[in-house]
Amino acid sequence: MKKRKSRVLTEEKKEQIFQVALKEFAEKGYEQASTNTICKEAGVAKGLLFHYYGSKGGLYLSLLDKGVDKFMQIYDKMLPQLAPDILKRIEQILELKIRFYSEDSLFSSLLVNAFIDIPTELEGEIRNKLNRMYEKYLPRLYEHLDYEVFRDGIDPQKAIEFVGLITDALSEKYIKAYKSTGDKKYLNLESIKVEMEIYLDMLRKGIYKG
Amino acid sequence: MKKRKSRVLTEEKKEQIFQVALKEFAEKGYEQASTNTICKEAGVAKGLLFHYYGSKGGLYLSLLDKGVDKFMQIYDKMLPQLAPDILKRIEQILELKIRFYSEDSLFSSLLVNAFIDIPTELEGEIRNKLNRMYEKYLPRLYEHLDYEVFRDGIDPQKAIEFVGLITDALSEKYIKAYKSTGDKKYLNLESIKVEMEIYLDMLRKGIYKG
Amino acid sequence: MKKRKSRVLTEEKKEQIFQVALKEFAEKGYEQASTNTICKEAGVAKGLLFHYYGSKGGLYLSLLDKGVDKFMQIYDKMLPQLAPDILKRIEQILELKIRFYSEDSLFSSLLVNAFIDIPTELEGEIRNKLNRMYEKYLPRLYEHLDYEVFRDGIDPQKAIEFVGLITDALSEKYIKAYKSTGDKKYLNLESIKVEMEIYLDMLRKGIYKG
Amino acid sequence: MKKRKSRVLTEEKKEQIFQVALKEFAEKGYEQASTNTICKEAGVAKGLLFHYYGSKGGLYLSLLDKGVDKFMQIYDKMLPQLAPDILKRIEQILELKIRFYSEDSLFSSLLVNAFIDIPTELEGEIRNKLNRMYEKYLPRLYEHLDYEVFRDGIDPQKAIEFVGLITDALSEKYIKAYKSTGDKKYLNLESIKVEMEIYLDMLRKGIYKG
DNA sequence: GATGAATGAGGGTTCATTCAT
DNA sequence: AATGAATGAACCCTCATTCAT
Repeated sequence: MKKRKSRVLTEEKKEQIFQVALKEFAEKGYEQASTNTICKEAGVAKGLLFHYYGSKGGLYLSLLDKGVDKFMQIYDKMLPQLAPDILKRIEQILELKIRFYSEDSLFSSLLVNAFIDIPTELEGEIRNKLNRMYEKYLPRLYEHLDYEVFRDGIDPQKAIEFVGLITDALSEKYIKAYKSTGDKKYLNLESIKVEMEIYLDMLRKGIYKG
Repeated sequence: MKKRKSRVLTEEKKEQIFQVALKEFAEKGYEQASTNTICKEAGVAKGLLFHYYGSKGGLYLSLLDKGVDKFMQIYDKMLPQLAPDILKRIEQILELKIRFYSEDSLFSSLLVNAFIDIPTELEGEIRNKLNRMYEKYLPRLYEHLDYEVFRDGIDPQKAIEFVGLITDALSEKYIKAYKSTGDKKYLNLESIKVEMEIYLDMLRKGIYKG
Repeated sequence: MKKRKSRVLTEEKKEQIFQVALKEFAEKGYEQASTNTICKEAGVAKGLLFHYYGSKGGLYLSLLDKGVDKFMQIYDKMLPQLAPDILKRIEQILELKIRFYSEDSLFSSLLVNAFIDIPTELEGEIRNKLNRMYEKYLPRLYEHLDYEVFRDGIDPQKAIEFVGLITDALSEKYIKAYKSTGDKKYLNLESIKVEMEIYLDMLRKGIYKG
Repeated sequence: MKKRKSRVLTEEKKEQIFQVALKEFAEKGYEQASTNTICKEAGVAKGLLFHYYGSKGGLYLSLLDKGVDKFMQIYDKMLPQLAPDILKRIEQILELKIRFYSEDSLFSSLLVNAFIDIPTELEGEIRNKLNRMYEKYLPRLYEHLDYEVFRDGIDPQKAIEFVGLITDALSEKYIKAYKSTGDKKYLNLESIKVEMEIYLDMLRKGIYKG
């Protein structure tokens, strides 16, 4: 009886640390985040964090794992719905990224930061984790496409890389705009898609005369 | 004679701090950089850094100023040569960015990081500096373009934004690739331009049939 | 048993910091006191002071609180014994001040200095603390006085202010004399009261009836 | 010609340091004052301060000397006008102190602080200086008094000490009030004298004949 | 499992002073 | 006379981590 109740409380505390840490790391980045602050805000003793997660780095990696899982879940759900048309699909992928950010902005920030501002001591492990994710994720995003639609002289592989590049750029543009202004309108899927549609239209038909 | 020599030594120390700091800030970012380390590596007493630059932030802003200058120099040299053709011009801009990075990678990193990882305390001043630069730089990069070339139904403004987006994305892609592998081939202008040419060609004519 | 012993040791360290800090602040004043010195003399790591008291200011305020308490205790003990005669009472108040200084000279110095040399950053909080003390303390020191004794034409309120002024001056005079010579004879209550008696006698004939 | 001009400039710079230092020391006290700040505000190189005054302490002692002189001047002017009546004279002395403070508030603050917050390293020299001043100043303030006015049973010496004490207390009270509120009304001689007159009236009937 | 006391290196910054010029 | 470069100790404070309980 006692044990059961204690277990639950125990799990709660671990989870509490986890949630607070997620916020802290996502907002401040790895180095700037403070285990001190995390413990204080989680209402938990300093020792407990290290008891559960071993070290600051361990805690960070745990968060990263969870973040990758979350992303994968969204991704897996979307995978079967992917359209064969490349330009249609690119919209879907953009939507995937924006949705991840708007639904789980903390985890999304965490993953983005993990790429940009890699803590030197954890560099190896982090790159490993993220690369494994991308190896699984990237190729499938661009498979089963309908190559028939491309004009003659277009290398489909290159075309795919190109649209991938554009998606990355656009999602990053909006996320940066949101981060630097704090204005949530930049996360509004509809307006983003409108802009994307304009761009894709140019790409579809070309921008030059004749 | 003696006086001259001493002056030189003096200037050397200030410059020494500057150079070491540039490396430190470019590699670690603002917060993670250590004035301690800088002084130690510059072979200089702790006080001297603050004698010259007032504070960590002051030193950082000095570096930023210099970086902006360097960028402007490259930019000013390229300005008169800009082609009226949008797609030609986009190549030139890409070249500008890559050249800046390969010639002055430390300053380039510094400027890029200054946007991404803005130290809260300096946010105002930094944004000011960089915005002033971009206000002067951005509009002129895209002026005097030949609008006649665009197909009917294409909004030239949007087209310009689009190619701007693509340039940013491509330059960032190569810089990231260089940073994470350390392989200088990613800074090779020719190979970059080859890829760019492929992309721009798709954009020029469109990727879809008829 | 072990647990008990450790707890005690723990409490001892906190108390040790407290005592050493009291001495340091009382002797040197807030700004001049050094947390470094305190830790060294208390035989304690630098971090521990901040673990317990948060900051130099926090430590100082803790000391102030304790000082106010100590003063209040002495004051509360004396309150019921206060004589209705104003000149008798003034002697008692003088005694109160001198006794506080001789029994707890460090705390007494601390409180006096807290008024004279207020550290700007803590000004608000300190004034608050001390004012709350004085609001409770001052009015009651001068209540329930026998106004019948005053001569015609004497404003009792002014008379009270006057004797208050004299008490302050006299207690300060002796404390200064002690501080600058280090001779404890200046804290001898009897000799102080003798001088006070002479002064009050002069005053008595001035403010009392016939 | 050149020499003359240079001399003047030279003296100007020394004086400039002096004036700025006076303000700095009077406002912040010895320890808290910064030679750095003084030089910066005086528009003078760091070396020059030390060239002229040897050390921070030397500069401080120079200021103190000048302050003592200033006080002496006021005092010497007033000396011949001192009234033989003790209570009349006490008003004059109070006026002396207040006038010094209102005319030369910086020097006045300097002298007051020099007593209260003596920098340990200079303790001996300062005490020496100030004591020499007081030895010359105090006895003459209370000489040639008319002892005939005192009631029988009043020790004139004690009476004089008493009124001296009261003067000190009252002037200190107003200066403190001014310092903590910044309200110049506390330096208004007339209102101070009004309060003093009330007090002295009480005292007069106590110590004077019939 | 959970606590929080304890550590000490390192953070950025200010300081009075010296000295070559 | 006048400069300001240069020093390095000291300042308050934060940090991730350990460990006895």
